[in-house]
Amino acid sequence: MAVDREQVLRSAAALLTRKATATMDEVARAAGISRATLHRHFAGRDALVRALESLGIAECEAALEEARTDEGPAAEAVRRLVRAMEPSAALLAFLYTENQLFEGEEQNEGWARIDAAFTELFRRGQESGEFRIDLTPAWLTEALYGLLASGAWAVAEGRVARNDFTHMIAELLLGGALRREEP
Amino acid sequence: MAVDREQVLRSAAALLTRKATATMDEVARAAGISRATLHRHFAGRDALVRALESLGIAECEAALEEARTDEGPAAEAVRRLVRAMEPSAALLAFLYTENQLFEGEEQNEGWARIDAAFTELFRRGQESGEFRIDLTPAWLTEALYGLLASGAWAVAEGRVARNDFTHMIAELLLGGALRREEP
DNA sequence: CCCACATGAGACAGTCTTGTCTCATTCAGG
DNA sequence: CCTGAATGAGACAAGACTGTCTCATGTGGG
Repeated sequence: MAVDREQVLRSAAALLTRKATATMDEVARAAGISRATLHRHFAGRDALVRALESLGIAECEAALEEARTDEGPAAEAVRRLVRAMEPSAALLAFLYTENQLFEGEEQNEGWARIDAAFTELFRRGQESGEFRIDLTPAWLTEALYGLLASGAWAVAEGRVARNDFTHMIAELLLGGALRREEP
Repeated sequence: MAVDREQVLRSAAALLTRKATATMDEVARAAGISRATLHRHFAGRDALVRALESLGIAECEAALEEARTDEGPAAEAVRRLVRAMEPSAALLAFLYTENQLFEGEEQNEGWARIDAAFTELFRRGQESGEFRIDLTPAWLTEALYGLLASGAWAVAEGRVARNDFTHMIAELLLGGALRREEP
């Protein structure tokens, strides 16, 4: 009887990732509930997107926690981080493009904390000598978001195998396309 | 008097990149013309997007031509390609996300040719031993689109300097974040 | 100078989406 | 079994956007 708010958000995220302009009615159907019930739980489309944003922020923070990005070699930390974020990639892909629409409005402060943590990880890698210094931490953070989104879409459309997701993203971000010289 | 169709498409691309849901009225105002005139030149929103898609395809093909991707080392070809695509990055960023909406509809065949050329470039790099083989050409192609879009947004929001655009994208795609051992 | 043509401004109906409301139904717990 | 709360279905008005139309303007070419 009682609607599972979490499950509604999950299916909404899955749908909106595929079709960002889906109507409230489509979101409701995707969640297997009526539009009226959807409105009872989320005051409107804005509230729904805000709730998805909160969910995304919470998952990112959980991933940061789980990956322990301040421990060990930065490269390994990045790999752990990508692996921890994989389940959230589709949601982040939606939020990443949705954020482009928030023209003037200030964005949720949660993102600032997450961006700071990402940036700090890349900065730490540069300081330790692991990472090159000609690519700014801000750009590496941006690229991580972009690659996660690209990866989520590529998987959704069958262009990349789901099992390769973590490897493709982490290794491209870390090592790039060029072949390494054998040591 | 006569409206410059090209200039209208340019300003539409610039606006839609920032705000993908802009109305026909906003697009018209951004181009400095009335909504009626915009409708006289593009039958509707669909036609406008199609025209933008054609423009994007034409620019990609021009960039491929200019970069001569079948000549010289693959890595250098990728650098030339990114440099040639830089002016189109914002438009591509819009089309990249817009394509996510074309659920069922078949996509323009032009993209297939462009994807094929990109993929062939990465495949050539793998064959020559320049590129690693654990990242598939399809994923590298996807990542190139994603990084171009991320770069365009990062520049638009001031998180990356416009002058660094080409370097940031090409070098991340090729070399990744890890520092190379000195030879 | 004059005319044809492109444009701007605005009106208009049609459609889609939203947000709210009502009412009947169903389900769980007492 | 009974009651209350949550849900589904549907109606409804309001608003936004679209696509089309008309009419006045003014501008460039003949």
